[in-house]
Amino acid sequence: MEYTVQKLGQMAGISTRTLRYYDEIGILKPARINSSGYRIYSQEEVERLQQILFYRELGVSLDDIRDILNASSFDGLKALNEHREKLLNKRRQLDLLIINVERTIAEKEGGINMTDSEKFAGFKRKMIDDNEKKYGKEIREKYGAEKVNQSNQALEGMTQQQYAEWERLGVEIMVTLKEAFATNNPGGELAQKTADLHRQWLSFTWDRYSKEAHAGLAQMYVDDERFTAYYDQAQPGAAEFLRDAILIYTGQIQ
Amino acid sequence: MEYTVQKLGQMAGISTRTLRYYDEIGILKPARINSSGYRIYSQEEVERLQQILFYRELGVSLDDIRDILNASSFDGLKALNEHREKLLNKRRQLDLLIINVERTIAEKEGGINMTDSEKFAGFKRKMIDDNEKKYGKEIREKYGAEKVNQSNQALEGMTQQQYAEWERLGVEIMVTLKEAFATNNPGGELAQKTADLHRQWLSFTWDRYSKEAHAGLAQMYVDDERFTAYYDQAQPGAAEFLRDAILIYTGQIQ
DNA sequence: TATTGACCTTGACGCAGCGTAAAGGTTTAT
DNA sequence: ATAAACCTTTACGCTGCGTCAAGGTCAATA
Repeated sequence: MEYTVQKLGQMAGISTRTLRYYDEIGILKPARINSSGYRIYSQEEVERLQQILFYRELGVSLDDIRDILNASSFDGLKALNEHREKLLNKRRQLDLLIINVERTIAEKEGGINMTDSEKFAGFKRKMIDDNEKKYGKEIREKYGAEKVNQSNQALEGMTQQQYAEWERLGVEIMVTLKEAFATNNPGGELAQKTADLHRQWLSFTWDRYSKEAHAGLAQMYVDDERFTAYYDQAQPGAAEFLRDAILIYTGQIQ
Repeated sequence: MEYTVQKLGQMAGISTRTLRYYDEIGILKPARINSSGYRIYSQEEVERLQQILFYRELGVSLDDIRDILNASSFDGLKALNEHREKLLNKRRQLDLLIINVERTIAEKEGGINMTDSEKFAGFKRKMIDDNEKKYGKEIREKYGAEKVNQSNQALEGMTQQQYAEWERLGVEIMVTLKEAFATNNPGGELAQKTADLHRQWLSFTWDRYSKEAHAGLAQMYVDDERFTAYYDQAQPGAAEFLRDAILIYTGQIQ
């Protein structure tokens, strides 16, 4: 079976311009040129094109694709698995972006609330009060009143931007936690990244970070069912998983 | 507090070139120009820059960012929603790709079965026979024996790769059709994408594409209940919807 | 005071990966 | 014969800057 530019383009879902460009940069040359100067592709080129498009989807540059395809001795399966990993990463990124955009939309739709600094301050205060009601007493008992006050003060002192960033981090933790949980390996890369995000998140309200306090908080996430419930939103068992990840992260266990 | 390009750039973690570019395209103009022609930024611009970088992180184009920041919050909302749509599209694409990669991996891992060309050939032949039994007579009457033979020959000539791709496209059409149907707008973006996928799918077996033949086939999908039943798998009424989308796509109706 | 060296300016070219004409030739169906 | 669908090359345009080039300005130092 032989194909002209358009046929091949239609099959592959790309423009003829793209095919001409690929010819031009030498990444996909037609099998032959017919007497009228038309580009004629055959089976071999179809398969090469499929490979090209496959890598292109992954965001690999055409230059790199050429290298990959020319370095003929590549183990197909291994390469495929690596690509799958990359794709999953990309999707994680995308999910984060979508969540952020949706949150921004929600904020805007919420009206002037979020951009009105007074109302914003009010919103923060409400959150602090809620926190106080929910966890205040026990946390004060466990961590001392000073630390809690510090946290609340930090919240109050945040600009809207900082607050948004803080909240965004919280969402990112949930998303990453969910993915990390699926790996079932609290010492793994994703889980450790989650723990690191969690540290970042804490740093917004903690005056000073210490591994011990971090580990202690993680344990509390498991001991206190309200915290457990919060993190188990990601997946049942996620709070425990997060604790383990943090214990490893802080070097409490190896 | 006032800042020159370099100071502001350092604060925000961007290059001075970027700041000059933002000035050039009018997305972030300095508060004033001093007597030597230096750009001087003040607090207001710092905040605007933070906003810009925030949206940029989300992957919004600078043009759209300008709209978001300049226009009333309503227009900004619209832009954000559009951006969200784009992201969702991207994710749909990604998901399809991941499925494909996983299928490819599974096939490769599944061993020789799927790559056994004889079995594959037998499978294709069976499909052609089935097609023949199901639709052969009437299609021959309507479209002429030649076209049908051509189609069958094309099928026979496909490599396993092509066939897999062809099948994949078929699945993608069903998925997209279902989504498009929900919009209830055959002229909409998703429906038109479905029609385009359908064109791609046809191109695998059609020697030559023409809008008229495409439109004719679409009409047949509605006229022939066996085809209708097939596409109505997606949703009852989907065949009709697909016909309308294709009629618009081919310019038969506007 | 003259000279560095770190700033600042505008202008212009380059990059990837094509889209989109423009201006023309070819093939096929009717 | 004509139209419609194809094909060709050439060439400019788009984003979001990076990267010279060719200068002017400012503060510190020799």
